[in-house]
Formats: sequence, C-alpha cells, structure tokens
Amino acid sequence: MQMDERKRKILRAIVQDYIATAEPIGSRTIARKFDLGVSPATIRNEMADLEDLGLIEQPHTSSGRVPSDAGYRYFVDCLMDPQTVSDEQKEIIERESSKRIHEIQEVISHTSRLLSELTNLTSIVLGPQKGKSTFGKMHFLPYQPGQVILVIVKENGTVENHIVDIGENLTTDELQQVAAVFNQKMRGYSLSQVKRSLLHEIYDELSRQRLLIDNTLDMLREILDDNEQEERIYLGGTLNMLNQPEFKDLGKVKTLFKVFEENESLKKLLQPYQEGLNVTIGGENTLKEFKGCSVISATYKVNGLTIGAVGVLGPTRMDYGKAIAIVDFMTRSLTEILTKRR
Amino acid sequence: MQMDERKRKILRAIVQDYIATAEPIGSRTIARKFDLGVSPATIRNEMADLEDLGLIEQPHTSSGRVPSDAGYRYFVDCLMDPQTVSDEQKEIIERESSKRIHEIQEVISHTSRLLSELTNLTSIVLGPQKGKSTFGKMHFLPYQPGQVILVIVKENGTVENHIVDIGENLTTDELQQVAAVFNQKMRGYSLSQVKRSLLHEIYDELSRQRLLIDNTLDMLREILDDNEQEERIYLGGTLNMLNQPEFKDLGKVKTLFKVFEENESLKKLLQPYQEGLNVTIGGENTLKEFKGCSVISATYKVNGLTIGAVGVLGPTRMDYGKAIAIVDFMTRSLTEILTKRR
DNA sequence: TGTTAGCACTCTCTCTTAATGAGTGCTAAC
DNA sequence: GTTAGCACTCATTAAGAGAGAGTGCTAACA
Repeated sequence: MQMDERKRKILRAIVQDYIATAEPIGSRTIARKFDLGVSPATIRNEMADLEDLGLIEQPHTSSGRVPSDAGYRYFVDCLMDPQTVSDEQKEIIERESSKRIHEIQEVISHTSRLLSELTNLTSIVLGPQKGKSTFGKMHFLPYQPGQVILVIVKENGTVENHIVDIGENLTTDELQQVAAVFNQKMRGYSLSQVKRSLLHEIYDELSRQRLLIDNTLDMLREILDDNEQEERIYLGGTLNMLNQPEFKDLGKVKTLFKVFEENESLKKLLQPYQEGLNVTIGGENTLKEFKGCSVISATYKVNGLTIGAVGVLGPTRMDYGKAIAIVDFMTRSLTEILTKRR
Repeated sequence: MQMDERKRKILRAIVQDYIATAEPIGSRTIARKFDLGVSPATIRNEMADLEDLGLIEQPHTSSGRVPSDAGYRYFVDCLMDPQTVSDEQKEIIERESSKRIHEIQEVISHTSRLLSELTNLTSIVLGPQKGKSTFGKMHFLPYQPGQVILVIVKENGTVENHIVDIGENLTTDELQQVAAVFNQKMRGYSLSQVKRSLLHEIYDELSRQRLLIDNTLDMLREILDDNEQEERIYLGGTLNMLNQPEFKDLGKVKTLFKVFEENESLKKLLQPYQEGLNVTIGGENTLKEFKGCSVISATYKVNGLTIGAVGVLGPTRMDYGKAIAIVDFMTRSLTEILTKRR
C-alpha cells in the first residue's frame, strides 16, 4: 500500500486538527472541516489504510484517530508547509536583542525566555561549553589579607571571578609575576589541555617560588575542575507545560518537573553534538520521561564554531511548523549577536 | 468561655493529628489515638466549645474538625513543645557547610537547598541586599579593544564583573587614574548614596578628562541601577509542594508556581525587615495566593547587621515545631559562616 | 472499481441513584 | 459533669442507564 495524494491530505488534516484541538478526530469531522470532496465513508476507508501504515492510531475502538509518532514524523518531513517567523514576532525579537546586554549569560537567558514566550513551549538552552573554551588571560586583584580575586577571561569572552586563598602574604609584584607566566604559557589552550600538561611546565618555570606556585596551582586546579563539570542549562517557560492538556494529570507533572530539576538528563534531549536543526518526536527520545514529548533543537555558533544548543520542548502534539521556524530564527539571531560581540 | 487544660490537650491532639494525616479528625478518633481518659461524647462537647472559640472548624457538617488559622496560631504560641534539630540533621548541616565554598551566592543557594531537603518544604532565601551594601573598591582590567572589564568589590565581600564599552582607546594609566579617584571618593558609601551625590563630586574632580569620565559614569550608573532592582531570591524544593495533598488540584499548582516564577511577590512573604524569627500562618499572609500557606522566616546577619532573610513555605498544615527548629538553626549557622568569611 | 449510504456495534462520558460510613448534635440517664 | 444512645447530615463510592461520537461492514450506485 502506498501513500497517495488523498491519503496525504487526510493525514495532514488529522495532524493539524489534532494539534489544534487535542481531541481525537473522526471521519465525519474531517469531511465537515476540511473540504476534500469525498464522503465520511471514503475517509473512513482511507483512515483504515493510514492506520495499517502505522501513521495514525485509535486510543480505543470507536473513537477518532490521533497521529502516531510515525505520523508526526511523516508530517514534519513531507507534509508540513514551511513556515516563517511572522513580522510581529521578528519585531519582538529584534527589539529584545537590541537591548544593551553585557554578559553572555544574560544573552542566553534572554534567548531562553524569548523562546518560551514566542512558542508557548518550554525552552532549553545549553550555554557555551566551558570545557571546550580556551583560556585567554588571568588577573589577580587584591581582596582581603590572605585572599585575592582571580579573574579569568576566556577566549570565548566569558569572564569569571573567584576568591582564592593565598595562605601567606604576597606582594602585588609577586602576584603579577605569577600571572604573567601563566598568561604567557596558557593563552589559547583549552582548559582541559591546561589541566593535563601545561601546569607542570609552568611549575618548572617558576620553581624559584615554590610555595607561591603551589597555592596558585591549587586554586587554578579547583577552578578548572569546577568548569569542566558545569555546563549550564537554561530553562524557560516550564509552566507552559501545565497548560497542555497532556499534563492535566498531576503524576505526569511531578515526573516531568523532577527531570527539569536535575539538569543532567536535559542535555541529552538537545543532542548538542548534532549540527544544525533537529526534530525529535515522541518515542525517538532516549529519555523515557519524554516519550510523549517532542524536541526541536538547533546549535549556535561563534566564529563558525558550534558552542551550544537551543531547543523547545513540548508535547508531541505541538505546532511543529511554528516551533521550527522560531528555533531556526533564534539560533541565527543568537549566532549573529554572539559573533558581533567579539 | 475559657481554655482549660483539657481543651488545650484536645486542641493539641487535633493539630498534631491533622498535621500528620491531613484528614479531618473526629471525636472517636481522638479518644482512640490519644489517651485523654474521657469518652468521645465528652470530647464532642469540648470540640463544640473549641469551634465556638474559633480555633477549629468543620469542612462541612458531619465531618471531623480541622484547625483554623487561629487554632494553628494558638498551637504555635502556647501548645507546641519546643523542638531542637536532631543530631542527625545537625551532622548533615555541618558536613555541608564544611565544604569549601568560594562565593557568597554559593553559600546562599546551598542553604536554600539544604533547608528544603531537611524540611520537605519549599525554601525561600533572600540574598544579601545589594542596595544596602556599600561600595568597596573597583578595578579596570583589559578586555577587548574599546571594552574593559569593570570589577566591583563591595564591602560585604561580593565581587561582580561587568563588560563596559569605553568607546575610545584609553591607556592603562588613564584607567588606573580614574579608578583611583573613584576608589578614593566612594569607599564605604552605599550604592544608592553613590548614585545620588557623589558622582557629581567625582565628575568635578576629574573634569580634565571629560570624555573618559562621561563613559565611566555611564557604565557605573548602569551597573548601580541594575543592582538596586536586583535582590536575588533563591527558591528550593518547589516540587515538595506537589507532594502535599493540599495541592492535588492542578489549578492551585498553576497559580502557586506562577507566583514562584515572579520573584517580586515572594519577598513580601519573608518580611525581611522584621528582625528575628517569624511565623506567618495562613490568612495572616498578605498575598492571597498564599492564604492556605504558612511561612517560617528569620533574618541572618553579617557583623551584627541584618542583610537578608531565609524562610520555608508550606501548607498551613505543616510541622511547625520541626520547621521552626531548622530555620532557627540554619540562620544561626548562616550568620556564623558569613561572619567567619570576612 | 471506486464511492457512498445505511446500520449495528463499541466504547467513553456523564448523570442519576442507592448504599456506605464517618461524624455530629441532642437528649436522657448515670 | 460525663456518658450512652440515636436520629440526622453529608461526602464518597459503586452500579446502572442513556447519550453521543465514531467505527467497520455490507450492499447499492455511478
């Protein structure tokens, strides 16, 4: 059995109507709402075929049909009209991103909020991968007696500061000297590279000041360890999920929000290592908690280098056309903003 | 009509049982569970009195009684056995706070998580009031051409960095000079004071370098504005609310979480300007969304100065004894940690 | 051969009704 | 002042009856 034009029309009708109403749809309703020029009985025959093909299914005998995961997949791949972001939405995005924003974190969290507001879905944004970014420069600043502020500038532009104990009183000059050596040796290396080999080299170079260096290495090691594990996830509009009829059951809400709380598993949803735009539908998802959800995700870049991913999460019954258009537009816009900053 | 010893015993029984079971409790059950030496009929008479006094109420005729807000209040003020934190819990807290933690934000968010885990309630922690903290020192560090990193150290110990445009190329020396003047003039002033009067003074002092100063003032003003509005709230264990039978209704969950999302109203819950430990029960709350909730809050200090507040939020039917003990212990512990850091 | 009308059948949803049970207030006896 | 007894109330639960939406199948039709 093959898909013909009429079957495609009917499948599209089912998907569109189900996305809009969240109710199983029957042959009679299709005939009434969509002008296909055939009677409900004919549509029924076609629907039986579509069910055999695995594209739609019945929640129970004698109810309407709903699209299966495979049905959504066919819809997304073959039936969907490519949509563009409306001018109104474009304007909102433009206006928001024209605000002067200083830190990269702010740009990201802004993006996250915007995504969820425009789609009425939950947004997931994976921040710049710290582990992959390379070391730029470090500075010491005075803080308390026995403590200094260590400011680290990475080559992707992020700036971090940490208070570190230096254990003994050191002069500003000595600190500058240490910083200078570190800066000279480490510039342009990824943090993991720094961690593995370079520290020893630096250690040799500065061996005259053993004690001072020991402390500096200690603090640096601590910071590097921190960074490698931490790769922040930004969530937005989690409450939008509660408006979906799919989550009118409190048990589902609980398990969903429990996953939201522990960020680790969310990273898997974004498939951050897959370039470009991706649509994951229902059961295609690896996490069992999200079998009933779909994810539209895409990666963003700085200077041609993929550094993170954004996505929206919603029930499989989501408006794919709209969501895809917005995610696509936002990643482009994000890439542009981040590139301009440099 | 007066409260006598037997009425007190019965009220305590009702409150304790209701806290434990979340079910309205009847005279028969009280007689069975609590050994008062009187029959259900006698208890019924007393309960009628307690209802007249407004301390308990009936959800509907012919159901058991539940404590009213006034009943909880009487229980908290007069009936409750003062509880202490168990050794087991103390150990958890000690172990957690012995971890080396660098930033004040980390200390706060740690506290928040701990509070919610120990109480199974939702924790609310109001971070140090930035508006009230006084300016310590500022530094400029090189960043990109045309941009510098502005590092601000406040006297409460927080360190912030911001990227600021300087619009034109300035030498390191010139920047140092500007920073020196700012540092000399501003040290020890609150940010709002700085904003109002001192800026003009600095402006006079450095009028030789108009352009440079204009930019510096612009960025500083921006940062000060930011800080004044931002006074971060840390929430923990919001999901614990979903386990409470009070929130088995999805509508309630929605409105509750909506309030959680916009932090502003949460600040009101903590009564951050009221020194010491506070218990707010049900309708005593100003926010209508929290009429069915109680809040235990307390302030914490650094160097004798109140700088923030922590609290737990739960249904009025919460274990007040335990919650009060933990909140009290945690604020003391927090005060101690923050004071030691200085 | 594809399309359509008709019809019996299935299954969910909702509304009604009845039974159960926990708990009360009142009265009268102790 | 305390208690036993009893009639009454009201939420909760289970069972049953329609109603409604939708299907699959058969037979007629173009």
